[in-house]
Amino acid sequence: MNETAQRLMDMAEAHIRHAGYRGFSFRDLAAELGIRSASVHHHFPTKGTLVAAVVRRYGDRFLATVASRSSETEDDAISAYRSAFRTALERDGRMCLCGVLTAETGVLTPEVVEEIRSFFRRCIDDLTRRIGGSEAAARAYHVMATLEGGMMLARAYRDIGAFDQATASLA
Amino acid sequence: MNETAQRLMDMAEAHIRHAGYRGFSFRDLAAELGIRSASVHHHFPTKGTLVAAVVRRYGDRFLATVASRSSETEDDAISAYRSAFRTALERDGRMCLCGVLTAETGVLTPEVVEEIRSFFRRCIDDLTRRIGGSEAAARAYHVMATLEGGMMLARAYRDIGAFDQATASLA
DNA sequence: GTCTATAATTTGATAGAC
DNA sequence: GTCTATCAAATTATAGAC
Repeated sequence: MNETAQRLMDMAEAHIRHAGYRGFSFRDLAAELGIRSASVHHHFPTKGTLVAAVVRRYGDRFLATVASRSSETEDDAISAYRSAFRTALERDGRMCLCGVLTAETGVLTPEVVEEIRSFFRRCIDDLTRRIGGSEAAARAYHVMATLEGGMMLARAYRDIGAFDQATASLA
Repeated sequence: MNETAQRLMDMAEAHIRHAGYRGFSFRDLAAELGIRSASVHHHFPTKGTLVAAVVRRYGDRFLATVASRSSETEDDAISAYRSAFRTALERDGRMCLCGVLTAETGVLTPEVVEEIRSFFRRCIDDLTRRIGGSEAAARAYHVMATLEGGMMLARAYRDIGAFDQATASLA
């Protein structure tokens, strides 16, 4: 995976989080990079291949971030998830990449759909393990749902205060 | 607003909840109804006009449903919201129309964006009023976020059990 | 209210030269 | 790895006849 491919993935991720899967074309990416759309196809044969790779990388990075920012205790884990999502929201009003893509499930390729499911499963499994106890799974689902919905509300209101209010009771 | 316009709105809503704002074209709607796309433009001049009307009607119907299914008490209101969303999820795996559209904010017309914001505001204001007390607003944001995120998880997992787990602690 | 016809643009993807 | 050139299809929208 060379630098051009990395840049293409960066741009694709930004576009998706702004306007969804169909919020950009290969020509858009090519123009931003100063090349032609046929060259983009050299790095990623299809749009589905590109987006699946973007989702996988997003999940790897996200889980590494929350792991580095928290110990193994429950409150730390929830706070780490909350602040990781809040940072992107604060910086450019973006919600979770996978939250955005889930809305377009009906037109995504099977490989992209599977990568999205994998992201949520990895997060909820990680949270469940860290929370522990008999209600751990239900709490993990609750935390993840509230964070995703909180980002959605903040975006609709154009106000990060909506995220803060929605998630204040979590940790 | 005649019957053809109503049907066009029904079809548009179903398409959006399946694949987003760009998940259908005027030609798709026309073909389903056995007419031509130019005739769809007679009822709704632009796609933005159509979708704004669909969102407005969705909000009116949703608020009427939760009002009819609950008294003025707090637990009743939260349960009514929860079961109203759960019904559509159970029937055809669809999440909230406005939750879907929020993901595509970047390509929506201003009138559609404003209708979406209006939907969330109406819901949260209604919940806040019914919950009452000093923490009412924060609780209303929390409930709405958890329900929206719960629908998102259920869709990603293709399992309504995810919604149930995420929202079990609400009411 | 519906039609035919069409404009103007964009899209994902491919073939093959350099 | 990047290019030119191109394809086949789809999109939103409009003009004007019936």
